[in-house]
Amino acid sequence: MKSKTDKLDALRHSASHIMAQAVLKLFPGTKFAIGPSIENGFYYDFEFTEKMSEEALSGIEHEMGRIIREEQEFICEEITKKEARGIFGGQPYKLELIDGIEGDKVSTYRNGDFIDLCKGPHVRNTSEVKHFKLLKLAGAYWRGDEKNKMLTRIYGTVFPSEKELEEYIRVLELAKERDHRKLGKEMDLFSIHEDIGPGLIYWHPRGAMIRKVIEDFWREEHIKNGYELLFTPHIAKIDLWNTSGHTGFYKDNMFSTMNIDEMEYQLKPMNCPFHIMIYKTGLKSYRDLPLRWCELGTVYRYEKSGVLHGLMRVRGFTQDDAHIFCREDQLQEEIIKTIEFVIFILKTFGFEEYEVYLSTRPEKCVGDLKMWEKAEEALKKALIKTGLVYEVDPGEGVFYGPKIDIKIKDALMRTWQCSTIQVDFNIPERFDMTYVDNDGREKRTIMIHRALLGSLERFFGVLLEHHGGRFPLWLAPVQVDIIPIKEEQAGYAVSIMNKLKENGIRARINDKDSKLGKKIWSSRQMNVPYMAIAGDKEVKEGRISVRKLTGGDLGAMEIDNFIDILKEEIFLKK
RNA sequence: GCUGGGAUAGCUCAGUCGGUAGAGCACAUGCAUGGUAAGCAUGAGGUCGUGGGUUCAAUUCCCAUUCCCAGCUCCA
Repeated sequence: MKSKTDKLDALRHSASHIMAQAVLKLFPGTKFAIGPSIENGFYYDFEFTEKMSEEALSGIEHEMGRIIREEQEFICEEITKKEARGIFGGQPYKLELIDGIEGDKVSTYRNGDFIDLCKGPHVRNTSEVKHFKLLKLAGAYWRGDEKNKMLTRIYGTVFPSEKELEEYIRVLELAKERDHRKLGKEMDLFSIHEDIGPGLIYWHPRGAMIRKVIEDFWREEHIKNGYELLFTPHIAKIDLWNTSGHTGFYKDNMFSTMNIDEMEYQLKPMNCPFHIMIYKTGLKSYRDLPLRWCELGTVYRYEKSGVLHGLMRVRGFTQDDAHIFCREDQLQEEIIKTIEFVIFILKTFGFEEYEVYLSTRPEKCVGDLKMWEKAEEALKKALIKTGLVYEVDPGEGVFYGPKIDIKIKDALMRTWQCSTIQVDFNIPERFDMTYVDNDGREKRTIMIHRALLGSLERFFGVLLEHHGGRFPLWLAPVQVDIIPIKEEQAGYAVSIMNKLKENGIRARINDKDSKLGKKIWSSRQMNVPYMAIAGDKEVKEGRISVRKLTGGDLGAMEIDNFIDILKEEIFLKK
């Protein structure tokens, strides 16, 4: 397994060299920076002397083809830094890289007339790079730092076989097809009004229905799992945010304050301080803990204009937030329970695969080191106990504590950050949160912040793309479209609809179009899971003809029989 | 925020090398009364993102601005 990915990496890395070689040939004077292999391909960053456009890509591809046909060998050479500086004299980015390398030798790879500073490995010969394609052009900062110069990045991909390349391009097209912004419009689920406020979501009736089903399920399961529900305001005086530390460490992400009665108020970017206020309304005994308080809390965060993206990255969103207040001896168990709860919820929504990350203390943070270590240790232990495979993401924690992030893998194997579990020793300190222990002394409360779905907006977007708009029956906003063939069956259609509604099924009559074929087509366009078709024959027999979006014609059946099928499928949440 | 591209009817898009614009779908009306993936006809719809400039004349050219898209950086 490992060697296979290494081989693919070498192939992609080699392709990036060939691309750089082609670019330098076609555009002399271009400075080249770095060109690694990445998850689905490779890129190379350049500083061009003139403006580049995507039209240039096919020319570069052509030149690459020529290099490949020349069957140039990749040759590794160890040279001294001094020699390297000579070779890359006109290449400032390479010189900077050489300076950053330890020791006084560097390795280079040469093929044909092209040489690059590179630790390899590569394939043996350019002819091995057969099935490649350049994909797009984009800006990228030198060394990924926004203070640095912006370079031009060319993305490409290469696979060992034509079949795999085609498959990858097919997945890219599929992803475009099921883009949640496209489906959201087509299925009339939500909208964003750029002129009225970018990054703010309007849920239409069908989208709102899905959200309602998600929320109902979420609340029910939380209550079952020992949580209690909260509702808190959307604004608070700035003092609260000074205490929590947000004005210091989260300022860039907050909307500006508003002045009310000479006082500064702040729109909330997080829910935690509000939950803490509730905690502090009374003395808590060690017997009260753990307290598990959850809220579908809407928060507003300022996001830079360029990062907004449909439902995935917005400025106003509802977190499925909860805070668990507990004693130190309860911490481990609570984290484990939370992890298990996350997995259960995600599985129910059809997500079976995850990537788990443990993010540790960032540079900008509050609290002392010991507390951070304690918190990181607690998360790590819990992960080990649950047996989940995880990776450490150093420095990626939140300013008040480390976290476990669970990223969902969707149907197209893309990952999405949704769930997060954060241990926090710091904010309880800042708010002086305590409980009275069994020895009568006050002890510091520990807090876990967690969101399972992350934000309802993002989760909905992921869910939409994961299912490609074909929601499982329990989530579908309209579960059954009733299609009368002629106007004479209108009354019968209404009676069927009422019967379904009485049984808690979301049914609608589709009689807008004139032809049966068109009605079926339009129901399919909206991804309605079931159609119940009624014509003369069905009315006479007191039945309906059932058609399934994913299963074709199921034939005629009694309405009660149909209801049983629907109820079973809804119950199973499949 | 940065780099590049873009903004034309409700949606998807075409177009005018400067003389105020068009298609398909959707919508409305009429015809058709249809049996399992798009019936036919007619009609209504746009100060061509916003503000300024050049010009006899700007949707088109120039500048600014807002927003969108692909990335970068950042993130639920």
